[in-house]
Amino acid sequence: MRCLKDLNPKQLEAVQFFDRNSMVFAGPGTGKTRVITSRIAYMLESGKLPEARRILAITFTNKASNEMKSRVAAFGVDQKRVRIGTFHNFCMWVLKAYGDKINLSREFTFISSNQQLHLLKQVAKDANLMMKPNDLKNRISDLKNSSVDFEDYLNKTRSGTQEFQVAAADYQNRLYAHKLIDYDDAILHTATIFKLKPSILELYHNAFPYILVDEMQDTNRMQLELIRLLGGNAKHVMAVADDDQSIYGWRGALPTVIQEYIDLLAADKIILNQNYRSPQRVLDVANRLIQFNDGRTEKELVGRPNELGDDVIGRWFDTWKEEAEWVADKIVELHSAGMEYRQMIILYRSRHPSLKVIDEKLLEKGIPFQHFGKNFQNKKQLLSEFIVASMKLIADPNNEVVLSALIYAFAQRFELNDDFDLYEYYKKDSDRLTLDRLAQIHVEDEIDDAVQRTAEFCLSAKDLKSFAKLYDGLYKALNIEEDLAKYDETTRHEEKRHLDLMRDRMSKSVASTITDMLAEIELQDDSNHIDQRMNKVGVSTFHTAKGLEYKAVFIIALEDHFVPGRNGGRPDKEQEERRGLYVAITRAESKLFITHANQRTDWNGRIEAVRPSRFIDDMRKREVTES
DNA sequence: GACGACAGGGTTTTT
DNA sequence: CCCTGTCGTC
Repeated sequence: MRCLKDLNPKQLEAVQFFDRNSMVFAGPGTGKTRVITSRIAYMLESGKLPEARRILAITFTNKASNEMKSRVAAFGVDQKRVRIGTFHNFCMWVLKAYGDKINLSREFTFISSNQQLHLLKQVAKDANLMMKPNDLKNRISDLKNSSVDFEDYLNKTRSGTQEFQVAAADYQNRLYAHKLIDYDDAILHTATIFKLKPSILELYHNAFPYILVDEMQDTNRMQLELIRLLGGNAKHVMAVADDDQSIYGWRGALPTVIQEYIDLLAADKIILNQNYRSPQRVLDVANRLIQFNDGRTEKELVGRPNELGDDVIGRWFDTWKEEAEWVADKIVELHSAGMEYRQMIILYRSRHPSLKVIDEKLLEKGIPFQHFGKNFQNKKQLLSEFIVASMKLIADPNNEVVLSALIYAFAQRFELNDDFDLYEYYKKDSDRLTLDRLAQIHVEDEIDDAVQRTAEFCLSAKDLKSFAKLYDGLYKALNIEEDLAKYDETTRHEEKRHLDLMRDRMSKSVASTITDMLAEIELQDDSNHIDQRMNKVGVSTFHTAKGLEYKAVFIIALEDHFVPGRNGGRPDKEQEERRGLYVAITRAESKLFITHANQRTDWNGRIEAVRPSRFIDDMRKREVTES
């Protein structure tokens, strides 16, 4: 069969395993996406999938979901017979269909993180809770992520103070009253429906007899419960995971979830350790490092035969400046030898002031580079947020939470003092603030003007049929162009790209209502998408580089309190830190460079003596050439 | 309650 | 450095 061609024995086993639920342990570069797509193709070609049934493939990130979609398409698979999506995308779909069973409005949309913070601020204030909005948000999210359904979550909130319980309940009530859900609710509500209404779950069992889960190590307890429910008794769930690449423990994705999956679903283990990405010398370093972790599933990575590769180079410097200088020189050297800038990446554990020197040296040597992740401005997405919030108001003009979030966004945009309550200011002595009222305010300044014009547009836009026209209208009414002009070049470019992408998605959406379209759009945020067309050296954290691969990888600042990070000294955290470094190492397709310095500047710019990372000893063997 | 002086502490990020 | 939070003073 065509779809089984070129698979190694272990991959073949994974593709054709149907006796029980399974957990495929896929080390880095072992072709896990290949296995998933081949399995999908195999189920269709072999007729294993009954007519009129579909395969459900769930990923955690949009990036992984898009990747899987295009790989499956490249295989020539009939797209109609497989549903590929993120956890949230799948749950949204279920909730749009059956949310009414738990009294969730069909009209729900997702609360944005700005809106959420704003709401939590109010909620905390009303409950007399002395907690920062962000802490409250994380606390609620942690509790949800470790819960198996909504009742379980409510029970867990009882561990908090009286004030916390009040705030948490109030938060949930206000979301409910304003047809909003947060990201965690999407999963929790779905699991709750499946538990309360077994007949609905049954429909999904029928529709999707086979289930695939990607990157299970990034999954938390709440998501595991959803998978367990969807799997039912069919024993046809296959999850793919790498416990050694589990680096998101702080948001509930602990390696223990993998073991829980195996226990709960009585899953068989299949191990993929044939690596197709890195030379053996790189793999040796990775293997040696990771074996110091406890409780892992052993999967010593084996490279392609006869591809020992170059020595892994370890270089230790006196100062952070020499380190950066050396890295930059090496990049120049590789580039003159024909390696493209885009094939190289510099990796570090966390942002730290002393890493500025990397930028300086790269600039000095005329090397184009690109930072990955959100290290630019936090203003990002503020502009698109206006558009989304305004559209929600067009669809639901009486939604006060959305309205207050929009006003709050205006306050942010015009950099008003945090103490000044713009919402109260507009509300004045009336009971509640409405769009009508805002449309009639007496215009005294720039802010009034912007708010008034937006309100006016929202009220008049009901008849606009096309999403793109709505977008264009808001773009004008909100004066987006003017705001863009205020930004510096990089931010403007980023914002514009984000806005254009949003417009594009809106115009392509086949949703029948604004709210449905928005729910879709809000799940497709790829503002941190890396533009590979730009031929630039990457500069990234270990985390952001996960899943990517580069010809040359530079791992810098390998010092204690850096790798492992400041809190990583604790034994439990140390293992996750080690996995982070393992992820970094296994990005290398050809050359790997590891560096540290003896001196680095601290937050005050003062020179500080630093110690080499304890992990260097773990990796050290003849493969690391020292000097 | 408003303001300035001081101390303390700063990860990783998706949906 | 830069953003918090706290404490003292007016």
